[in-house]
Amino acid sequence: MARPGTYVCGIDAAMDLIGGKWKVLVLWALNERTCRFGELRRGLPGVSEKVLASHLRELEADGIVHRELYDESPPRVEYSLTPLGVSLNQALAPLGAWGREHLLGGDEGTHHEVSHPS
Amino acid sequence: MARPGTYVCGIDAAMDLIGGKWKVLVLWALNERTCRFGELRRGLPGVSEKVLASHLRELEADGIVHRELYDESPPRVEYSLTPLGVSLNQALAPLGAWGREHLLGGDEGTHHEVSHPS
DNA sequence: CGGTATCCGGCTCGATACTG
DNA sequence: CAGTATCGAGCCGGATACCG
Repeated sequence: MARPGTYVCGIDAAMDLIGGKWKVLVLWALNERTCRFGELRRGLPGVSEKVLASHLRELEADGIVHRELYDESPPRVEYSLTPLGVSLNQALAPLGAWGREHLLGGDEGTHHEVSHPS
Repeated sequence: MARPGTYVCGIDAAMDLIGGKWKVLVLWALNERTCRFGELRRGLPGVSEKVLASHLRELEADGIVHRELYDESPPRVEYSLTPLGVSLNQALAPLGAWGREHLLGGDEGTHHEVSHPS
């Protein structure tokens, strides 16, 4: 999470927000569409409920994701990116492209597109 | 470190390379100039020798930094970025800009410039 | 100077069980 | 369904001591 005043440059500040083991994957999933808790969980094989919940709470506290509670029965919660989250994803795009090109061999992940509203 | 085959997109692959607590700071320092071990250590307040050494070894194994050993007395080692490391730093630049803008308040870290060969 | 070896503490992460 | 509570394991990172 964000710890104002402890950073020496913007990069490590940003790294702190997305440093959780599953956070970039959450951002990645949410970039495509709004998701409910269970969808997110199923989309992230191996994550536990506790860790996913805590990551979501941190991302929410940092203003990256929006949590919409529908007080129905059965209860329903939907997670989506805030405008800040969208901009973060855009800032992450070059890093993702770099990773695909240099680490994944060039085209294994190309089905994913972050939104570029330029 | 890199673990081929375990990633779902380029971003988490890249995150794995730079996920160490001090790695982006090492990249940041090395982006400006070649450094010796001691310089790096002094430039990263709080890092221990062991952790810095292990980070450097991982970054070297991943092809991000180059280690040049001068077999003199006293022994001397110089670390620098490989071309891949330079390209990684460039891919990190937008994230750094995002962090400065949204997390540091806009201009606290502007004394640092990653190379933008545009 | 530039490391490596060893030990250890804390925090992150995960499994399970339980609640509204 | 969408969490919270509790417990425990493992890994990351730090201090110290030692070596070429």
